[in-house]
Amino acid sequence: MRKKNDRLGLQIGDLAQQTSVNIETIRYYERRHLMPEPARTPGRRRVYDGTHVRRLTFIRRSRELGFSLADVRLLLELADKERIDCCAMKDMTTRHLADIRGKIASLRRLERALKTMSDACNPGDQVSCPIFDALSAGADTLERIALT
Amino acid sequence: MRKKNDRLGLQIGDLAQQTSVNIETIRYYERRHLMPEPARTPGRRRVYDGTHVRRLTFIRRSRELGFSLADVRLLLELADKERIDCCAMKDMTTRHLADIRGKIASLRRLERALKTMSDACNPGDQVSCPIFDALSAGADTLERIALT
DNA sequence: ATACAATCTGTAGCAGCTACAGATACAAGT
DNA sequence: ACTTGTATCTGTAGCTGCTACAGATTGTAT
Repeated sequence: MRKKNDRLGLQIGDLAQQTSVNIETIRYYERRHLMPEPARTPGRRRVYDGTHVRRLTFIRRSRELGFSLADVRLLLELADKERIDCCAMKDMTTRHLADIRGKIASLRRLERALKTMSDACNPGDQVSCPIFDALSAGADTLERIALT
Repeated sequence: MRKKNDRLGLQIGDLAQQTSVNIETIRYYERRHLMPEPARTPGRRRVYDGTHVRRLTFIRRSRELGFSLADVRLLLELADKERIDCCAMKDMTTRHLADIRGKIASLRRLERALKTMSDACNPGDQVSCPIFDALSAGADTLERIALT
């Protein structure tokens, strides 16, 4: 009988620990075909090795950098080629970068609108609530506020 | 018989148009109790009036400013008081503002990491792909990249 | 033998919509 | 009266990216 310390591969819990990815998430990635179906023990438990650790690490990093799972799938394909397709990877990265910058820009617009609204509100000396007014107002009003 | 132009209220399509909110979304808000159940025609069609237009506009503005539906629900409650609770509204706004700023900060970290990765990649003169390396690397490496 | 941990599958939930399908309702034209 | 065409109705399923169960096994230690 085999003991835990002379086993041949990693169980899902070990993989989870080594990569800091949730067990449920690992199984989820398998269902979504981001991770391959691993070997199994006779008792149908998943058995992983170093290739899985590397692949899952790659996935986690990509996710941390904000890539969607669809993008991660593409990146994995590019990385899996015999000659890694560096150009395409760079392309995806710059595209994603542009996307992030767009999000930053729109969050900054939000930030300004919220700050303006908040600053306009000095509870106590007002009869009406400027925040309420802003939220009730038509688009033009809000834009006026946002552009102040 | 009543013609379309002498009707007493708005149908859901009219409300959608006036507020630029999708019909399906209006019904969704009703299910989530953000919008009240409206009156109905004998044929069970929803009938709206000015109060609905104002409420839905308020919801839309709030959503555009990034408030969650849960927050919108709270804001609506505050706005519905006989004396609008301006302090609480300001409180929620500043809280939300802090949230947005947090998001901006974390997107900026992403931005820098992506830019660094992208800049490191000059396809052609490289043997390995720096983007691949970064995505494969452990957390420390990525942080080193991000902090460059 | 028994307790306990780890894993298994399958399903449902979260936000915030959006998109159907199939059934009615209603206004207008002939 | 009949047909056409649009608007609306309900109910359900899909999207992203997980996360959280329940209830059944498996594996290990005592």
